[in-house]
Amino acid sequence: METATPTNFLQNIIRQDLDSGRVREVVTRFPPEPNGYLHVGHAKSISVNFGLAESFGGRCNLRFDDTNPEKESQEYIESIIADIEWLGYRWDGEVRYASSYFQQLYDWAVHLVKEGNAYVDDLSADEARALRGTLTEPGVNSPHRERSPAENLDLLERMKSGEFDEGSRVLRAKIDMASPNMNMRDPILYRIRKVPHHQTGDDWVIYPTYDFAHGQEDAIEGITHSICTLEFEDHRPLYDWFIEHLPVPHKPRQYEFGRLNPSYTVTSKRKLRHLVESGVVSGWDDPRMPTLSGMRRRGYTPAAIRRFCEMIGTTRKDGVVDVAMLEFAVREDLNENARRGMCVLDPLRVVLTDVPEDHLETLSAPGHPNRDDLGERELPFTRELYIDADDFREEANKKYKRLVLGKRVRLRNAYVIEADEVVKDTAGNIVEVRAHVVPNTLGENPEDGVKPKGVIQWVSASHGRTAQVRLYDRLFSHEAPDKGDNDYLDHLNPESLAVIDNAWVEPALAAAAPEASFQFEREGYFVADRHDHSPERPVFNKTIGLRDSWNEGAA
RNA sequence: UGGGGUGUCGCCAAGCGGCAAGGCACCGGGUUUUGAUCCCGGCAUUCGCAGGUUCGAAUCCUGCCACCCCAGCCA
Repeated sequence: METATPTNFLQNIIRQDLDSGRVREVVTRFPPEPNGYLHVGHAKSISVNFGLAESFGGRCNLRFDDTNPEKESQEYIESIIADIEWLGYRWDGEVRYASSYFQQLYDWAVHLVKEGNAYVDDLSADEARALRGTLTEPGVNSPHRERSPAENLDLLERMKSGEFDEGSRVLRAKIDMASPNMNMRDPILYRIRKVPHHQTGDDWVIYPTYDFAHGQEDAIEGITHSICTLEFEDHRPLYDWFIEHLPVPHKPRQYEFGRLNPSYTVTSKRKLRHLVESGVVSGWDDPRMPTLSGMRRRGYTPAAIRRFCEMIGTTRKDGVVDVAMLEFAVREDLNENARRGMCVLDPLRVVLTDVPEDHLETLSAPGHPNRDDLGERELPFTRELYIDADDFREEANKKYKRLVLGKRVRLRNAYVIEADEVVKDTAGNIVEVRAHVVPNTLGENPEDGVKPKGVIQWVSASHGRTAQVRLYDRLFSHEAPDKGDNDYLDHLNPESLAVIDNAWVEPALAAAAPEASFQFEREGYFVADRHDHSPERPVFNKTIGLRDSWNEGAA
């Protein structure tokens, strides 16, 4: 029997709306402001909005909420579009812009003015703040609150025509300065900003605020369920007030869900920007960043991110989600779909003394242990090989299942070998292991019955390729780097990046396409860097390690 | 000290008056040419706390407590 997929509160609401006939179809929207790069938190919102539309056979729009030209740019628009496409979602129709509704929004502002529901205020920002009251004290009416509709209309038109300076006047809704909800204390609808807009150029010098724009944008587009995060909950009465007082073509409703806060990271735009600008990371797409472009470069897959968003559910509760869940989703997808390969991160030379100098044997290994469709790869087997320095010890207890002097180990996809001798430099460091091949052990156990205890990866010293491997770890060493009194910069993990320039990989890996993911057996999942990798100079980023139940301390 | 929210296992999360799903993490055991995967088993007598209603409550009522959001001409 199938495990019943639990429904979340939004699905329940939509189901009811559909059943009751309140709406005929579901129309949602993902409305980013183009003022930064998308991060894992946006992935949740994208998943919720696109996912809901998809599961109910509806539509989801992509709309840039570009009402504040000062912070926005075309660069962000492009990165956001690329990220959403990468995640695999497809929006309905063309990309939309709040800015293309500016005239309609202005007409509606005029409507409010004519109805006596909005007025032009001459107060400065400081003066307005002083009269707004506090959380516990009511505000005081502006002295300009009772201007006539005619006077307000005249003033509004002059604001629009550019007659007034920035900050000298605003248009406000006439609601209630004593409301316990701060958003209802005569909120600002328009402010003067004499800066060019990335979409409308110099057409406008007044711009609508989020509150005056968002609900009406939803109304214009026929959005049925306008889904946002919890901090907008207090704005809903205002959202509804505009819909009530304006001749809008449609009445959308707003619903809120709890933001996603993964552990061991920060998602505030300001903090992410600081990490980039201060050089803590290499850019917005640094593999340690929680941005979609960062996760992409890290090797996280769209499927894994989508799966993660489904796993954590959608509720009205704010909480911290253990990144281990994201990492699980990544491993789950990669384990299933990534080809296998062998990579030696810390090379230790092994000379097989019974193999001739010019011996070259081409072994074959499966691309994936249980997926024939992923093909095979060729492994050159030669007299000199590299194994990982961690996989050899002169002596060890029985828990150590790798190569030990005088003992045997299986070379993955190849023969069993037995270590005979250790070569050290003058400082006493092990520089080479001399061993011999146990006969007839390709795909077979040793005929003498002495089975190797473990299996290790290896690469031909003469036919393998060197590669740069970047080992990434969590950027922060604290579960909640910016919670409470924490200064997130105090919790940066100093070991979040280690670069290995002389790793050895099997030849097939050098030919990998950029962004191809692999499991380097016994090491973890790695991705060919989308920018720096080339067959001539292989570069791999560590996506995530394998789950590891080996307790090193015990050995 | 105003208003709006949220409190179910370490984390996420079902549950909507009939006697606590599931996932992550963790801990055992089995299989294994990856100490991976896979498989099997364990993991809340209890649902923020205290009362009350009821044959019966995590689910209803009352009162507390904790945490989050709101005083941008940001979104």
